[in-house]
This record gives sequence, structure tokens and C-alpha cells, in this order.
Amino acid sequence: MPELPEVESTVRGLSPLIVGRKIIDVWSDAPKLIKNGTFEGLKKSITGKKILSVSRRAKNILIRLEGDDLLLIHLKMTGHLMVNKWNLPDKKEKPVPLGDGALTEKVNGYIHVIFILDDGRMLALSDLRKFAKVTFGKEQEVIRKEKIDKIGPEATDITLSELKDIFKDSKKGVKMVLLDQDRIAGIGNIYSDDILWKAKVHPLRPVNSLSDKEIKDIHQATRDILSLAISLGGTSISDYRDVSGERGGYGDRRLVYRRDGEPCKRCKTPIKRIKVGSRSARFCPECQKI
DNA sequence: TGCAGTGTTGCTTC
DNA sequence: CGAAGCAACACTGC
Repeated sequence: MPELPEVESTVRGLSPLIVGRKIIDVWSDAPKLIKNGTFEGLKKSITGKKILSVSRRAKNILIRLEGDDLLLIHLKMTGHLMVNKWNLPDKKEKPVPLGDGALTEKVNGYIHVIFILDDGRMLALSDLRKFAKVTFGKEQEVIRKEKIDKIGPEATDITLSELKDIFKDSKKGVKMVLLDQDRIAGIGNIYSDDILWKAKVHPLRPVNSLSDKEIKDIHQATRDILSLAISLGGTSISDYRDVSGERGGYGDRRLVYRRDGEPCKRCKTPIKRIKVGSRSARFCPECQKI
């Protein structure tokens, strides 16, 4: 799922459902997702603790608990968080959904961690590819270890001068820089493609060659696209769902992402795809000249 | 059938 | 230091 708008939608959906609740147990069939320490350690550390807040930094979900403890979840490629009720199996069977409709999709087959709450509901982490990451510990320790304090300004509120500063001293291609969480937080492949199309900038343009106007356009496009995507609840091109299982609305509105070969929405030229690093970038060869 | 491609990140290698 | 390649994993679509 996971770029800023999807993670933000998840956090907003999650807060009213789980803040104030106490975690009374944890279930997992994939302890490898717990990156620091063991499943038993996680269980011991968080059971009995009340959830104080849920927030987001870049694409990380931060769940603050009583006693200065922090539970950090990164959804990586295909993780989702959901709140519902499941019948928990003892051994290798999958959890069986007991709650309402939206979650009875295939996604239930990929639930790997479940936090059981004191009101009978549960918070589940589902992840087809098992790339997601769960970390826990004392707040400051987790923040330091996961380098949360090294992350750049949030893409939604970065200022124009901060962006100019970031672009100043690098010959890197602009797409690579937009994807670099230590410089700008929250942008991934979908939104970087759309931002650059909207700003009419080629993904491989070295950032130190961008004009003031181009930087201003990238800055504006970033704000516009991310706030639109947040207001639509993110993108569900593949399998992202919000915490109650609903799809996001940005997928239908996307500009160039995964539109290779389709006509550019401005000039009708077919959208092109190239490799940037080891990922795909889509752009209009006419509107976005190198 | 087989292989390239998929929203992320971080590690290794040069 | 930077850039590139790949690994973690499982599925879809050509």
C-alpha cells in the first residue's frame, strides 16, 4: 500500500478505533516480521498496555503505549492494517473473520500478526509478501534505532526553501531524490511519477539543474497531489485497503502512474516507461523533456 | 510455461 | 562518498 496518503489514511482510520484501548494479547504465525527481538519479547513488552496515540512519520506508523513504549509498523509493499474480529486458530490454520463484510476478501489469508484489544476487537496486520516490519521498545530507543529522527521533512509540509536546499548540491535525478526518505518523507513510486508529470519535469533531470520555476512547480504539485490523494483515501491500484477494508479513490484519478502507452492527459502523446534505479518511472516524453 | 514486474527499504559491492 | 544491484516474498499478467 504504502505511500504517505495511504499510511495517513490508515492512521486516521485507526486512531478512533484503537486509542484508549488496552492490548491484552498478541497472535502471530510469522514471527519473522518482528524485527527486533522475538515474538515472545513483543508479547511480554506490550500486553497490558494502553494505546495512547497513533501517528505517522514518513511511511511509518507509530503507536505510542503506556510506559514510554512504542510500537512501530512499516507496511512496506503490501502490508495493511485492519480492525475487526477474528476467530484465532491454535496452529497453522488461518484466522477466520467474525466481523462485517468488507474484510472477507482474500486479504484474510495473509494476516500474520493480530493485536487483541480489551473491547473484543482486534488490530490485524495482513501482508501478502511478508515484507512488513514490526518493531517495539522504549520510545527513544526505537526512534534512534529506526532512524526516525533522520527522516527529512514531510512532503506535505515541506517549504519551498527547504526543497531548494535539498536540490542544491546533488546531481542525482529528481525522481531518485523525491523517493529518498532521508531528504523528503512520504513519497513513493506512484506519487513521484504523478508529481513530476504535473510539474512537467523529466524524472532523470539532475536536481541541481532545476530552475526556480521548476522547483516551485514540483513543490506545488507535491502539495496538490498528496492532499488530493489523502482526501480520496489513498490509492488502491492493487491491494491497498483502509482499516475497514474500503478501497482508496486516487487510483482512478492518477495521472501517469501505470499508464504506459495511454495518451498523456495534456498532449495525447503516449506515456513512456523507463527504469530509474531498479524501478519504473512513467512520464510524457513530450511534456517532460530532459 | 516462464519470466518480468509489483507500492519499500536496506544491505552489499564496486 | 555515490550509484547500482539485489534480496526479502508471493502473486499477476503477458
